[in-house]
Parts: sequence; structure tokens; C-alpha cells
Amino acid sequence: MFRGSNSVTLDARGRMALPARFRQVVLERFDGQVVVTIDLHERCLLLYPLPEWEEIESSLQSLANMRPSARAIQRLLIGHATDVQLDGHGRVLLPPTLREFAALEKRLTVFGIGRKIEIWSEERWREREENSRSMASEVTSELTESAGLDALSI
Amino acid sequence: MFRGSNSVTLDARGRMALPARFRQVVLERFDGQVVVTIDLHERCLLLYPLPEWEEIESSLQSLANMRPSARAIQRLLIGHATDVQLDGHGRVLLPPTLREFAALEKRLTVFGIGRKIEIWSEERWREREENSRSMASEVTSELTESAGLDALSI
DNA sequence: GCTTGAGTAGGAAAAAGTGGGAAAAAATAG
DNA sequence: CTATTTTTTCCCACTTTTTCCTACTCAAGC
Repeated sequence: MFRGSNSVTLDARGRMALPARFRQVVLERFDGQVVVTIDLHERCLLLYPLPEWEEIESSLQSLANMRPSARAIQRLLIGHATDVQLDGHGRVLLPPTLREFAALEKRLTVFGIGRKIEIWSEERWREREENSRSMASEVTSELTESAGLDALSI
Repeated sequence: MFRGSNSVTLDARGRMALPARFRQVVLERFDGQVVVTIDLHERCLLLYPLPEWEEIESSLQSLANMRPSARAIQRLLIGHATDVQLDGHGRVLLPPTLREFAALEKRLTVFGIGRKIEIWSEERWREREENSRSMASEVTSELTESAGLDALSI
């Protein structure tokens, strides 16, 4: 559904233009309704079309409610998930709490990754990129043997 | 029902503005009637629409009354549950005991999480955030296998 | 070159959030 | 049981944020 990366700017009011090819999908198939939340492992934001998010949310809701760990994950994911409607120019207004969480400044990097879109502070992404690469390297060696990634010719 | 986070201020009189999108739900669907109580595991407050709370309360009541642990839970949750009515500006007045319990000061962080709203001291949340993240990570590894959260692409 | 669409910026109005005066109600003291 | 103080409630006023709209810049394509 989504793929590719873009560099965009966050304006003074906290608005971010969704890159056109993402925007088109979001408007046509999802009526411009998306949900933005935080990522569990990285300091970046995740943007989902509303129906996609609702699937995730309902599976999170069904976790055993007494377990502190289940509540922690709900607090993080559902507790940060904000409904956003694209404005007339296909932009999303990112709420202050989320901007702070991901340390977003003027320059952002946006990745389309399947059903979700990742939103990074450009600076933070630069810092983490090398880390992502080395993590990826570790895993490919495992995968090449077991899951046959070679057959996928990555 | 509720989702997303907000940063709000607790004023000198102990009032807190319920973020607009929560307020709207509470006013339209529940006539502005909510119940605030404490959380069992964290030093934060929980806010429920009255009917939601009543369900919880009655299921707490029906716990085996002889077990000391059941009575402890009843004492904590029901014993701290306070009825609150939104004022004309959509604010709730948080009772002193509850403010003290959660160490609430001027800056608060509010999370909408399904049927409840969590109210944190901003400072305390910052301290606990990392902990929540690591707890969440424990769970994701389980979930990835069993419930197929991976397939949901969180 | 002009037109088109994407991305960016910002004015103006509306809505949300905040603070505090003053009356009413409740708690406490004498 | 009344007097005093504190807390709560009901307002109004102010500030900030969000929304709606207009418009500029830049690059690509005809």
C-alpha cells in the first residue's frame, strides 16, 4: 500500500504535508482519516489509515486487562493514538505530545512501509540509520539460512 | 471510545480541562457525568464515564467478599471513586486526596485508553515512560508469536 | 513561456484551554 | 448554633491553538 521515503517540513503550527502518493491513497480509499501514534521501539511516529488502526486497536483491547504489561502497551499505543483528518491541502496536524515524543523539528523524513507510514525527525533518523543498518545485517545472516531470504534475493 | 494523549494544566483550584475530543464524548453520551478513582498499579488517576464505572463497580462488588485481597481491591478502587460533574467549561475538579495520591502538580498528561482516561503528573509520567516501554517490549515478543501482532504490523 | 500540481507559509475566525472574581455551599471553630 | 474560613460553583475575560482559506514558490511538463 505505502512505500518509499520523502523529506518534508513541519511548519510552525505543527502541520506536515503528506507526500502526494500517500495522500492520494489516504484520500481516495480512507476518506482522509488517519491515526497517528508512537512507535514502541523507536522515537518515531506511526501513521495508519483509520480502519487499519482500528484492527490493531481492537486486538490490543482484547489483551488481559489486569496485566501491567498489557496495560503498558495499551497506554503507549492506544494512549498516544490521535485521530487526524487531512486538511484541504492534504496535511496532518501533529499534536504537541507526539511532536515532542519524536523530537520533531523543521525537517522530517517520512517512510511508507506497507500499511503504515513512519514519521521521523530527519536528524534523529540520521543518527539511527547506521544502527538500523547494522541491526539489519545481523538478522539477514539468520534469515538467509532459516527462512530462505536468499530465495527472495534481497 | 477514547484514544490519544494531551498535555493540560491543573489550575490552582484543582481543576483540569478535559481535552475537547474526550469532553465531547462525555457530554453527549454520558451527560457530563464521570467517576475518578485511583489506579491499582501506577500512581495515576483513572476517569470513567459513570455508566462504565458502574459496570466495573458491580463486578468488583461481586468478588468473593471474604477474600482479603478482594476487599483490598474494593477498598482501593471503590473507596477512592469520586463522582464528578463537568463544569460549564468542560473541566473536572479533582478532589485533594486523589491529587495527592497521583502527586499531581501544575502540568498533567492525559491518555485516552479505550473506556477509560488516565491522568498523570507530567513529571511522573516522564519517569515511568521508559518503564512502560520495557514492559511493553516483553509483551510484544509473546504477542508476535501468539496473537500475530506482527501480522497487524505494529 | 505558461500551466499544473506539489509543497510551504501565514492571515483571520473559531474553538480550546487557562485564570480568576464573586456568590453559594460546605467545613471548621468557638 | 452561630461565626469564620475554606471549598466549590457559576460566571466572565484573556491567551493559545486549531481550522479554514488564500496565496506564494518551485519544479516538471506541455
